[in-house]
Amino acid sequence: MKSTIETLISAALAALPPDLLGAEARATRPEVERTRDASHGDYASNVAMRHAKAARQNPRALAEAIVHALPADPSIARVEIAGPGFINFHLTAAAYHGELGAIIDRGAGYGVQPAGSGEKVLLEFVSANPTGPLHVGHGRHAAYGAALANLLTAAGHSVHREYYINDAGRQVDILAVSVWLRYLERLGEDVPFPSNGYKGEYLLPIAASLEAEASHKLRHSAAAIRTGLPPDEPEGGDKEQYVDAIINRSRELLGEDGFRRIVDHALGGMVADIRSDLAEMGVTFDRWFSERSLSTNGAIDEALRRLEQSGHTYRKDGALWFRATEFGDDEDRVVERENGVRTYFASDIAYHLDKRLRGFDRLIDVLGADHHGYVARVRGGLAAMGEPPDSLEVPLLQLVSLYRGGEKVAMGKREGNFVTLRQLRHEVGNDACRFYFVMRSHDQHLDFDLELAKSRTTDNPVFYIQYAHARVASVLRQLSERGLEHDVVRGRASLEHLTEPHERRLMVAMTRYPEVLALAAATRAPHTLVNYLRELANEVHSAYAAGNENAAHRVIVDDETLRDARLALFQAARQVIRNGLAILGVSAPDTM
RNA sequence: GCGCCCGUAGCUCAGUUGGAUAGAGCACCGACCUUCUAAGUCGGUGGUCGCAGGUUCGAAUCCUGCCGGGCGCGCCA
Repeated sequence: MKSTIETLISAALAALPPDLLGAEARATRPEVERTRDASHGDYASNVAMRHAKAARQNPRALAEAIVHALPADPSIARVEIAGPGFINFHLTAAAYHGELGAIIDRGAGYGVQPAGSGEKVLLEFVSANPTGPLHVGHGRHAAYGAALANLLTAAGHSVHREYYINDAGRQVDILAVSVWLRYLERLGEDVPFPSNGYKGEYLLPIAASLEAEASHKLRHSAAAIRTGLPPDEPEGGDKEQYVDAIINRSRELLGEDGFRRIVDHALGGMVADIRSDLAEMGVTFDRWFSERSLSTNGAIDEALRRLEQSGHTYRKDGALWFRATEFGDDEDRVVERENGVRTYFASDIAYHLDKRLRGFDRLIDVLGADHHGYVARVRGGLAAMGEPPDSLEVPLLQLVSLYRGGEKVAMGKREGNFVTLRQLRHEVGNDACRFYFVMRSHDQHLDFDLELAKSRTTDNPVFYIQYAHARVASVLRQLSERGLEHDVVRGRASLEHLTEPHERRLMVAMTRYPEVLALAAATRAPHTLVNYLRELANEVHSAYAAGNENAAHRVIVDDETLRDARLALFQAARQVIRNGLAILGVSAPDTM
């Protein structure tokens, strides 16, 4: 509907004499938006005000000329000039009826742009370290990323979802040692657990499966492990030195192959846990990308080669530095240490180069707000390697706080009472989880109230929207219980019977859906869709409740044509709610 | 100190990339059940859009400077 207006205005602009309007003004796409106030019609455009200055015209006079040049169209009832020079379009009822028909025809595809009409997008999200279970904060990333992927797909982009597994570096060695020590514990070997190890119970089943798989083959005596180790922190030593010493000892005793076997087992266990956690939440990925693979397949070599060739590196103190300051970073960054080991940053730029080389136009990394410092750096890396830095886009998600009925839930790994994503999902359910995590703008700190998320009242927006869907389903059940049927063809042919103001408002609300979808995708803002669905649900409830005030306004009335028309209206509304909830990853139940 | 984000009703937040008289939900006051699910609907009270300048036909929105809050500034990952 919006594009119809845009086309009409463009045609009008093209028809104006050149001395009245320059070529530039003709070429720009006219801005058209829904009106806030119904008295201003359905759509409004500010083109006249936009171009008044360049055209040396009074905005209202220019608007006059534009309106005069507008081609006739059956969807336009009348056009008015208002205020400082707005052009207001009042649509005909037929225009809405046509759109309502489109909703019924296209069903789940309503509002969706043709696949492949947009960009090739690589969307990376969650990418939590595989050293512990996902917690509540990761839940926001999962819900946001999954909803954004759906939004972008609906907007016609081709979206590839990726999880970057940090399976390289010291943390992985610590993970492996932690699992090994739990394994040895099971076999009765008494080795004190490093204070810097991963102490969580989630490693116990992984240690158990290691025992089941390897039996005693990876066993070494406690004495052999402990002999000659420096003191751990509780004994007055340094916990970092201690854990490094025990990693080295493990390598000596197990050999590189044995140690690698434990690393792989531990990582495999953790990644499997994370993957199933996300899958239960309805969040899946097209690829789980291994950081380690970047060093084994030469991707890092290639990235560093590009940096050096383009002259953006130098040697200092034996290390290889990237001139990040040339690309707006605060300081230069080391990419290869004196000992030849590449830094995490080197993997990062290699990973992003790899994404580009795989042919993606747009790289979107969903990151926590605490990673913002990293954005300029990676962009700089891309630029230095000859890739467009703007191809990388990074929505930064703010923190999540949990509340239980107004009381803030203390969270912190130190207190040992941090809430896992699994616990949260089991307590409030997947629907509330998915919904609440995307309810607020991503750059807004999120307060997640557990009690509210569980409540089955109108304060709870997820129930409010689902209830609107269920109510329509209930009407359809009533219909068949009364032995009646919905004649779809007659309904579609009788839409002109929908003359009540609340029916009109409902049609207006549901036909906004494609515009909201496009906006939400373009601004990477699923919460826009959430707010819209709440408004649409309100119109559904309102139209439904009109039947309580006055039985003549019910859907199921004796007049068959009117009944079928109203059934078409409510069916369409239900379809749009269902489509919107699907994007968010929330179910649309028929009964509640 | 530098960088990023935020500041809108008593509370939690929207605000269609600069539009017309700034909106929801909660809370508070009131109206509507012989009901297609009242798990709902409708109305009312409530604002110096942090402050001060600037840009222009027009600013909550863009720019500058302050004030307040959050986060980040490793040859860790």
